[in-house]
Amino acid sequence: MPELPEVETVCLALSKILINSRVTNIEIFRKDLRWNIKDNLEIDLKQKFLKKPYRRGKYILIPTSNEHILLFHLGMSGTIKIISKKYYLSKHDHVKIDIETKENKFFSIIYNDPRRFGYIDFFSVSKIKNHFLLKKLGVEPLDSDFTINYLQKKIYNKSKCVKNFLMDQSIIAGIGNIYASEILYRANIHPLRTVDKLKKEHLKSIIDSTKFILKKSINVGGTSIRNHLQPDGKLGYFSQKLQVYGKNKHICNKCTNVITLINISSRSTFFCSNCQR
DNA sequence: CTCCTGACCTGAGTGC
DNA sequence: TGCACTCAGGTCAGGA
Repeated sequence: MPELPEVETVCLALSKILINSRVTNIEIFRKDLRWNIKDNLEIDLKQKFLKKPYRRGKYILIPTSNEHILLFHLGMSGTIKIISKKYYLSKHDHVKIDIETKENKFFSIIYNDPRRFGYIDFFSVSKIKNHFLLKKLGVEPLDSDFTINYLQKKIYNKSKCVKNFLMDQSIIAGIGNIYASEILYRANIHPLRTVDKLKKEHLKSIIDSTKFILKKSINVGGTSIRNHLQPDGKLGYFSQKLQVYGKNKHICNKCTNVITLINISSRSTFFCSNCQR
C-alpha cells in the first residue's frame, strides 16, 4: 500500500505506540527482500529504545536510542501490522519486532511483503545524509520548498512527460502511479505533455493539486485497494475518492467524456482527454 | 548526462 | 480444475 499517503498513515499509526518503546525481541524469517537485511539488525536493535518515526518520500525512518535509524520501504506489496494479541504468523511475514511501551504494554510490529520488493535497513544516524536510497530523493511535496521555482530548476533541459516527471523520486519524493493520475486529473493536464512545455500556471496547478490530493488522502487513511489495510486493520478510505485511477470507461466527473486508459512507461495511466490537455 | 526497458517477485483475476 | 496469460500502489541497473 505504498505511496506517500499510505506510508504517512503507517507512520502515524506507528507513532502512537512506538515512541519510547523498548525492543524486546526481533525475528527475521526471510532476509532476502529487495536487498538482504543486514545480519546485525537482530543483535543491534534488541533492547534499544525507539524514538518518533518519520517519513521521507516513501520511506519510514525510526530513530533508535543507540543513534541508529531503522528504515522501512514497503515496495509494491509491503504492509506493516501492529498486533496486540497473540499472533499466528501469516504467509510472507518476514520480520517481527516485539516491543514494550513505556506503559508496559506489549505489541508486535509485523512486516509482510509477498513480492519482496520492499526493504528494511539499519544504519548509523551519521550515515543518513549519504544513504544510498535517501540521498537521491527530491523535495517533499507537502513542504514549503515545493515551489514553482524548484520545479522550473528541475525541468530545465528535461524532455520527459509530466506523469513520469511527477513519479520521479529524485524530483518529488512520494508520488506513485495512483496519485500521479489523480493529481494530473485535478490539474487538467494531459499526462503525456512534456514538462518543458508547461507554463508557470500549470506548475502552480500541479503544486496545488498535489498538496490537495495528498493531504486529503492522508486525512482518510490513504488508499486501500487489493485488500491492503492500515496497520491497525482499518481500511483507507481514499479509494472511494479516486476520480480517475481505475475508472476507465467511466464517465468523467467534470464533463460527459469517458475516462481513457493508456500505458506510459508500461504503467496504467488514467485521464480525461477532454479535460486534460 | 537523460530516458526507456527489463528485471526483480508473488498472487489475483480472466479466458479457454 | 487446470493452465496460460496479464496485471498489480516500486525502482534499480543497464543500454541506447
